[in-house]
Amino acid sequence: MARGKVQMKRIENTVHRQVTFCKRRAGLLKKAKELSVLCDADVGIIIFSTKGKLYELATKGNMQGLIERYMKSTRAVQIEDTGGRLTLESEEITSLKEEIQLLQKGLGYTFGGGVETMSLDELHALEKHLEVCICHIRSIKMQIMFEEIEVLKNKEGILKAANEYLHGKIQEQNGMFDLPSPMITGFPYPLTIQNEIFQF
Amino acid sequence: MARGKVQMKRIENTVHRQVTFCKRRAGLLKKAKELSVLCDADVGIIIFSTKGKLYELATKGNMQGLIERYMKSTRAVQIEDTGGRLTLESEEITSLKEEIQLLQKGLGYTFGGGVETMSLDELHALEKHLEVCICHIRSIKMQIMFEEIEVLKNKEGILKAANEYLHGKIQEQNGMFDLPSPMITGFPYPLTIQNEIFQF
DNA sequence: GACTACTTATAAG
DNA sequence: TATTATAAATAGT
Repeated sequence: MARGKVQMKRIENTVHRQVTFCKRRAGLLKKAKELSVLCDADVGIIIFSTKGKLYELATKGNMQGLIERYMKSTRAVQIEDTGGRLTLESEEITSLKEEIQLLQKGLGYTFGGGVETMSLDELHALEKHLEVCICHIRSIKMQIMFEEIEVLKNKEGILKAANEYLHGKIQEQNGMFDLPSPMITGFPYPLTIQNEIFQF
Repeated sequence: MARGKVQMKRIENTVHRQVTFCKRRAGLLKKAKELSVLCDADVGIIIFSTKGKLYELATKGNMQGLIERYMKSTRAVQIEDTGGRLTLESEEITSLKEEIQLLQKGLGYTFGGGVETMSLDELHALEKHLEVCICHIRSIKMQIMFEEIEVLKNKEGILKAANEYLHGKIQEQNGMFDLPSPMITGFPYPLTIQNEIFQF
């Protein structure tokens, strides 16, 4: 910020980097204190240097309290996001990953250029694109689930038929005690159906 | 810092304080990012506004990870009560949410060219709202379909059991032709199971 | 650390 | 919001 614009990338010279780290760290902490005082905000900063040394600031109370408050706040937001219904976290992860995939696809595929330079029209197009992506993924998922339902319905039908057949056979055989009838040997149908059933 | 030196005390005018909070908050986060990039540091910032609204930044990875690192570094008591897996998952969730925030920010940023009647905030809020709606609807649909699958799976199990029972009975009765055995009358089980089946 | 010459942040309009 | 005059931060010394 002085005597030459600085490139926003890692400073390779170690000494230079360390000096800048000291200066800017001090500046950052000062700014944080000012923000806290001027605007009555609770600010916490945690800094780990390249070597892993810790620097911290908590403008009100201690860092532990701030972190606890943060945890509570974050959890509250999570619960709010799911509309009050507690969802399994793994479900939430899947959902979030999908969302990211969609956004990244939309950002990467449709517009190679930076998002910063996008016009309203371009953003509009991107929005449409995202919608299409959502629909696509959703339809694929739906299709998979419909297929599973179909398979299960088929299974149900086959089992019901087998059940009916077997039931009939029992009644038939039961009747043989009263009215002797031609000998029935082998039970091809049930076995056939059984095979069908167990192939699933 | 401009047009008059600022007194380092709480700004009493609410509007003025809020404006300053927004500006300085943005400035602080920018500075933090710069520090992180230039000096290869890991920086985390947590800000609670007067009203308790949370603003956060974690320059590398996620806040959860940074907090855990902080805990370790300060040799504070590790929070174990959430269990290993759950902790991992909530870490992942936080990370993913941050990613989404970034992507959404990318989408939202260049909307500044005061177009139409809606402001950026309004559009952003609308976007969030629509997303929440979509998620909500999707989860409800999924839940219904999962339930249907469960019901069908149950049906399958019951039918299979009935089938097996009937098959056993047939073989039993079939055996009676070779080895006369006590009379079997009534077939309570199949009927009972049938009733169960048809209640669906 | 202290010293500038610059850039950056931002208070006020 | 966008602008602008000015205070602050800071890169190089």
